[in-house]
Amino acid sequence: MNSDQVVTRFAPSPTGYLHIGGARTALFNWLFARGRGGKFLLRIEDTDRARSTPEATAAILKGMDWLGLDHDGEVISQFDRADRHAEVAHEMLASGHAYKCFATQDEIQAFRDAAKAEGKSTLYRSPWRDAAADTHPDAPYVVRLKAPREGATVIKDAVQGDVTIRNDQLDDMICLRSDGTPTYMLAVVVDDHDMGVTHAIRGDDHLNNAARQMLVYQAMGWDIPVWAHIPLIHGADGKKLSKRHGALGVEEYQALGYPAQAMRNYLARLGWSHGDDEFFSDAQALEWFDLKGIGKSPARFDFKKLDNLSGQHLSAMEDEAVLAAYEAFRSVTGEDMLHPQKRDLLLKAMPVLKTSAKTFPQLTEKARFILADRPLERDEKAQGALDEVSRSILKELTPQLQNVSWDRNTLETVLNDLAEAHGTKFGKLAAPLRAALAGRAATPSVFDMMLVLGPDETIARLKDAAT
RNA sequence: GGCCCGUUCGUCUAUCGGUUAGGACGCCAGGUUUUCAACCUGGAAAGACGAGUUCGAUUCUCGUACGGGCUGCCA
Repeated sequence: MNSDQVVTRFAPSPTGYLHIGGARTALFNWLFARGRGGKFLLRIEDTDRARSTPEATAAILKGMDWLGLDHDGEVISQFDRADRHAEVAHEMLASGHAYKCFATQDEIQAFRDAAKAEGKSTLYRSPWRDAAADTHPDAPYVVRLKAPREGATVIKDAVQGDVTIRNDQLDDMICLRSDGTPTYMLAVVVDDHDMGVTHAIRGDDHLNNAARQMLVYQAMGWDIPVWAHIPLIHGADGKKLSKRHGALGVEEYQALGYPAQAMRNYLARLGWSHGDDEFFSDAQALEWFDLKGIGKSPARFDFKKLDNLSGQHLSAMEDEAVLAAYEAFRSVTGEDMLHPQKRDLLLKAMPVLKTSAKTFPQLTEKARFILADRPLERDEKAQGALDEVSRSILKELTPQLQNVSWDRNTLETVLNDLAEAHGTKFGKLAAPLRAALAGRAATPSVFDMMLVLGPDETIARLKDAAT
């Protein structure tokens, strides 16, 4: 095994869906590891039994899967490793780096309330820190880390630079709860160490915690991984991302009809940059991604830009790939499976469809002339285009199309000639043709539709509209 | 309250002391056109504020303001 190998991890807590901010954190870790031939691990931080649910774990896995963020090895449950965490806590107890604290939660709460009321620091100083063992009562206790009170702790962060926190700001964090279960603060350190994590890219809500976690590394004599604390994503109003901003879970973006590679591109670009590159492939992201390019300030989520990127990716994707992703989208949103025949037509029309749609719902709209069956339901605008005059022209057109060779040039000639015969331009004919072929006023090019539909279906639809 | 972090066009960002402060999305105008979209051309649009260091600050330092985070026997 190569000791230089990069190992990253994504460590969400299973209390809900995969949050969009979490997805970006996962993406950064994935890009960093995969781009360097390293490993990307997944650990579920489920030590809070009251809030963790298997449904949430499943939702996170699903979200990761959709985003294409594959992890190495088994999914690790932090809760399953509780014994190991306790073992480390007891080691620190034995080595004098930790101590038993018998203060009850009520006592501590009372202290905090009083401190707050007086406007004083709410940092709790346990009276048990230096208590002799023979004074210990026979009562439940928590294991606290004995943090230094002098000097300062410097967090070396790959994004934030050196962050110095005075030790008198640190409390003696709890490692083991009074019921013997480990806290996140301890577990995260033990797990990262045991899993061989070399780089931990995580939200900057953990930046302050890093100082206390560092003490555990020091107490155990372990190497500290490279930390990179990335700023959180904010909503469009600059406030913390919350439910009122709409889409929060990645599965919502899937349901909104964004292809996964567009999501990866957009998310990567949110808070990270590689010069002026905006639109890029996964291969390029993998090659370019580094910690240096990560910005320090929080970014806001912008759907307009996502839309644009999404459109560019759709255009650049292979026809089959777009179709496959589109089918997955349809199944997620509960739409019918595509009939093989319609699938073929969609594939045939894909070069046109994919370049004019930004999202899958838009693609559905553009593909309406394929998806809808005769007799077509027409909206008001389409119906309006089929006035008396137009219908008579369509009636005149049908026989002319009967035996022509079905290619673009011929069709253009026929329609242009017809328009000329009526002393008008083709543009005038286009509206009723759209209405006849798609039942809508906004559609792909008339010729594109005719070519995809073929002569029989085209003529049948024209006849439907003419009567 | 204490501590920590952040602040360049509306948004995402580039800039490693010297630039007409660049790009992208969006927006506006024009063009193309067979509707919508797409596409092409052009345009408006930014260094939070105040000091200091320097020949010279968006860039370095300090302060202020604003925003965010932490301050849990949550993660």
